[in-house]
Amino acid sequence: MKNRIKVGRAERDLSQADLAERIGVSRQTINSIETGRYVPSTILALKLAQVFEKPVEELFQLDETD
Amino acid sequence: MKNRIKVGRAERDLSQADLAERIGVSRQTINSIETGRYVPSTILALKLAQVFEKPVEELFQLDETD
DNA sequence: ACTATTTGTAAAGCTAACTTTACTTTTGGT
DNA sequence: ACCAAAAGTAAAGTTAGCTTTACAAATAGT
Repeated sequence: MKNRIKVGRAERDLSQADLAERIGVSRQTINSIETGRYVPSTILALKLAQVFEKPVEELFQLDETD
Repeated sequence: MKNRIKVGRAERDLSQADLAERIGVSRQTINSIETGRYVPSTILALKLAQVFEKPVEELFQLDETD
């Protein structure tokens, strides 16, 4: 799984902490997703898509390992 | 989280077992998602979206409890 | 009515998602 | 160089996703 959360965050000028607060998760959760330590739940993915006003498919992309 | 997997499956005339096999999960996983016992990972959501050729947002919708 | 397929569900077990706390490293501004 | 904010990371604990096995209930075809 690749993701473009860091980019989305940069576009909106949000810190990891800002974003975490907006969607109701811990900052480490955002960090861990960005750095690929784990894949979010669909609920989180949909919330991120809402914040960035982008489709989930644009934010998250499957790779060979998935 | 609401989802429209049962509908997508009906459109393509796939059994839960068929669908499960196509995306590489157990039949119970599909059943559990359909019956709302749990929410899939983003990886699974993207794969389901691929099979049904529909955006994730169309297949999965947040509700108040999320 | 009989049989086969599909669906629903449950229990036990494993792994991954997520939390909190806490510390280090990096980046940016002055 | 100094300080503050942001980002990275780690450990321990809890919960949720997913597996396998197994069985019961519902649906469909003949």
